[in-house]
Order: sequence, then structure tokens, then C-alpha cells
Amino acid sequence: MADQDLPTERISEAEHAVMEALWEKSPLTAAEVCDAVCERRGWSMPTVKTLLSRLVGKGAVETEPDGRRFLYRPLLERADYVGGESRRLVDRLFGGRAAPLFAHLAEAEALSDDDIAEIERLLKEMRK
Amino acid sequence: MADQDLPTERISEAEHAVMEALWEKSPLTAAEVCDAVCERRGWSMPTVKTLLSRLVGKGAVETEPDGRRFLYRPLLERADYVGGESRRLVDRLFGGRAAPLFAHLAEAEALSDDDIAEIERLLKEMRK
DNA sequence: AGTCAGAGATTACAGGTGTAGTCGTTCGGG
DNA sequence: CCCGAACGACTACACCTGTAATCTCTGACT
Repeated sequence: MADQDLPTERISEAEHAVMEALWEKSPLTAAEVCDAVCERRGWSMPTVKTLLSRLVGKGAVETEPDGRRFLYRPLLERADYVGGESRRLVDRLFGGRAAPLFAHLAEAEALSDDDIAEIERLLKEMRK
Repeated sequence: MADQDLPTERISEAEHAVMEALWEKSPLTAAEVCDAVCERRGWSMPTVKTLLSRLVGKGAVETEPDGRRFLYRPLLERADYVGGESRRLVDRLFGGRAAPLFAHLAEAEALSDDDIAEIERLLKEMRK
């Protein structure tokens, strides 16, 4: 009963970098997306164009004509993407239970003091 | 300073299913791995053989001759794999901070009561 | 001793992904 | 009014992944 009718196919890692740029600010032109990500990833414009096209094809991004170019805007929301990826990981690696993930992060000392404090705060809030 | 000298390349999802079988019990023959996963995934023997070979190539599994066949044994430990994958996700999606991941799971109601109780227990233990 | 079952090795092949070049059109400047 | 810059569309291509068929060898049984 949790089926989304979003026909959202899976988004690859490179595509995700483009999505992050669009989540940060949108709509953007292809050139602006490139400004946001090309240097960090060592990409050229054509690469960004390809990724944008694929994202449009996957239904994760929509275009809006603006003169003779396009403005790109995310259709998939970040929270949905993040939620899906998190769930996939938890399902695949921890049998769907979040506690073992937490235990693992704790054991690996991947939790900062800030994280711990924040989580305690969240827990307190939840149980209220 | 946390670089592992393990030359462990990335393991794909199908390969991961094979690893799970080997983590469950090892060493196993290819046929035994197939017994463990073929039905669930709808795979045939050749598929398992291919995945095992790739895992050996990636240095995640080692072989030990046993008569004329091989016994397969994981070299990569489950905790390392799980840790790596978890870290990748947290880095990519939450800027490396675990608290937002936790917040997200909480918000998405992906935490069962058991999870919450368990996490509280872990927290109490950690702060001691 | 000959053959067959079963083991790993080799090959296959379509689809996804990372990364980019080229093509055709069209707007704006001279 | 023409040309070049810039844009999206199309094409390219190597590698990875999922999935499997086929080949070759060798040990065991008859």
C-alpha cells in the first residue's frame, strides 16, 4: 500500500549529483547546472546535458521552455529520493530494521557527539 | 588514516547476495551457494559461477581447492562491507552526518517501537 | 579403458552508466 | 542579411552488471 505512482526509475550516482544541484536551487539552465557541478566532478557540459536528458527521461526532472533553452526543475523530491535510498540500504543490509544500522554506526564510531545529542533529542521528542 | 589496504572493488547487488550466503556459512562449494540463493533469486548455476568468479577477481572471496572443485570463503568481512555501504550512503545523502539519517528514518516512521527501544538502550550504554 | 557427469573457464549479450563528441538549428550582433 | 555562438538532440563508446550458454577437462563408474 505504499506504492508510489511516480514512475521514478532508479537514479544513478552521477545523476544524483545533478539532482543535488537542482534541489539546491531551481529552476536552472543546463549551463547553470554545469557551473554548480562540473568543476567539482571534473565534467564537461555535454556530460551534464546527457545526465539532464536521462533524468528527464526517467521522470525525475521536468523542463520548461525559456526562450530557446530549457529550464530544469526537479520533479522527484529530495526527501523521497533520500527516503528510498535509505530504505533500500536498510532493507538490503539490515533486514529492514533500523536499529542494527544505528548499532553499526555506533560501533564504527561514525557517530559524533553532536549526532548522539541530536538523536537523543529526537528520541525524547518522539516518545512525547 | 582509515584507508584499508584491502583492494576491495565495489560489489554489486547480485554479488552481495552471494556474499550473504558465504557470510552465513563458509566455506561452500558453488553448488551449495546456488542451493542457498538460486531459488530465491531465480538464478541458475552458471549465474552463481559467474558471480563467484567476479568476486574472486575483486578480491572479496578466496578459493581453496578441494579435490577437483573449489571451496569459496569470504575474504571481505560482512562488518566491513556493511560499514562501507552505510558510510557511503551517509556521506552521499546526509553530508556524512548520521543524525539526519536517523531523523529521516524517524520521520518516515521507518522505526519500529523495538528499534527505538533498542537504540535507547545502545545510547545509554554508549554514554556510560 | 571408455564414457559421462560435473567442475571451473571462457564466451555472450543486452541494458545501464560514465563521459563525451558531433549535428542541426536558431537567436542575436554586426 | 549573414555568421557565429549557443542550445538541445543525437550518436558514441568503453566498462559494469545481470544473466546465461557453451567449452573443456578430469575423475569415477562400468
